[in-house]
Amino acid sequence: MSDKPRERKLSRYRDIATRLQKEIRLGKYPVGDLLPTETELMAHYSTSRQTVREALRILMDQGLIVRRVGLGSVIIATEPPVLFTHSVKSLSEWLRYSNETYRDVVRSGEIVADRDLAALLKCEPGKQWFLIESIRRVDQFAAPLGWTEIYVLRKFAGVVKRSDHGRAPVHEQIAKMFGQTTEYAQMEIFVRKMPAAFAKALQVEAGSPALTVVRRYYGLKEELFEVTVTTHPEGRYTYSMDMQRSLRPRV
Amino acid sequence: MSDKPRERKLSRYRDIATRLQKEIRLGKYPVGDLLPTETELMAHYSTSRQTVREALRILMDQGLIVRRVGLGSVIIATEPPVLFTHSVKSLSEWLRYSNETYRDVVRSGEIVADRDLAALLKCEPGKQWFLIESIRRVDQFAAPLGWTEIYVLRKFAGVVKRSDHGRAPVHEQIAKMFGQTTEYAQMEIFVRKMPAAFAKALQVEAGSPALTVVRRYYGLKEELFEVTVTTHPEGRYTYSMDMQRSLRPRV
DNA sequence: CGTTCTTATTTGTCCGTATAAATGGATTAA
DNA sequence: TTAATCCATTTATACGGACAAATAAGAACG
Repeated sequence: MSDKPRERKLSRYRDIATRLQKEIRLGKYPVGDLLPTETELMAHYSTSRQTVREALRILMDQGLIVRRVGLGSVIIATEPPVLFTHSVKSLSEWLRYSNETYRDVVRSGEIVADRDLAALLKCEPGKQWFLIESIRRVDQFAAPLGWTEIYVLRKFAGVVKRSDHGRAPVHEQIAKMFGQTTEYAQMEIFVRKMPAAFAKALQVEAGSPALTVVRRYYGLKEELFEVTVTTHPEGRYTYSMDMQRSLRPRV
Repeated sequence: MSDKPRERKLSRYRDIATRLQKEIRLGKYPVGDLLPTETELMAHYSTSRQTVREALRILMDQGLIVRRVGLGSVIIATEPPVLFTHSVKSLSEWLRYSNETYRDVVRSGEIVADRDLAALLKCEPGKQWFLIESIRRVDQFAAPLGWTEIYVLRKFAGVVKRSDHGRAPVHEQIAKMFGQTTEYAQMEIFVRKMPAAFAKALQVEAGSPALTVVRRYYGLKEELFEVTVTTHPEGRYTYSMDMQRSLRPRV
């Protein structure tokens, strides 16, 4: 019969949430103030506590209030904060290599961080690392994409023996083998002259423009457990990132 | 007296949520299957529906299930999808310049995108832009940080007349003057040889390593309305970004 | 004046119940 | 066979009540 006009009848708690949002936006409750208590809202809207709490949960999800036992609902913002978010499902997505690339291990072994290396890795000098050096390629004929130095804690040196070693990101391999999870990560991108040590392998001249990307992986208790340094010749790598405007980043 | 041993007694619904998470992770309920109904869980855990629903809300928030009326709780993942998020409150934070820097406008005027420029900006050739060229500095004595080309739609050319022109990001000025909001943004970073056109102004040699950052700002309907291209000599700029592991991105 | 204790307030957790709305499958009708 | 209808199931919404835990403010104490 009818074309389902979508009456869009709001549920009671959504309605209350909307009204409260409006009041907050219009300044009735400034930041730092308290919203009326659940009991007061129950009386004001002639509704049950359940309904009021559902409404307040919405405001909480939007980041407008925080609720604390014994205190009340504190206004922390008058507008849902607009964020630009860049989120990835894994850090390997973050590293925008396609799955077509792989690493050819050149050599590996232990190394002690001297002054310069410590500065690059942001670790204390004298720290002992296990270093894996490899060349990142699309295929064995094309010019390599870049030179990769992977520094991992010595206790994780076993990752080089994994069958998927050259394919999967090392921090994921460490997670699988040792249960070490990445809680925090940091990236730096800068330009420098191509170091002579990599120039020949990358088929460019030493001193030519090079893009260097440093990624630091931290576990629990902010323990730095892996650092990768990749160096790309001109024209072989572009870092790109998209950001979306969003009120609430979602999975 | 006691050192507050933090008994950490889990609330009933959190306990149930944890148990269900474990069962899901161990494969008792594969992706696509249904979790037991609320009624079944009430019976199984000898608890109320309220408590069961609170537990299921947690799983929902973690992205493990979706719940649908008349159907049930569908498993959509066996592990909480781990996200790494990088969120900023504004795009000017994204551009990691300190507030101490400013732009010195060198010249501005209209320009039509030729083939090369269109490729760089990712717009159609022949598109008309208003170009503002400037030098980014910390102070007038130190070597400049970089060269900035700002391409805006011709209708936004008026931004150069703003009093805060050299200080605030242009896309923010456009937002204030014209109400154009940024819904989506994109960034690319690559290395190239320093173009001769900027070399002298930046006090480096043409052909020396240069870091180029292209930022594209899109409004509603995916309309590209501003592109900035900044070119930095070696050692004067490092792009850095932090990412947090988070189940649910928060403000 | 400062400290400890008490108390009222407020949200967190949990229980019971009822009705509405959406879904999928079975049933019926064309 | 196909389309429409009915129905049991399931979650969404909403009501009622109770006690626990955290907080702030006042009271009592030194």
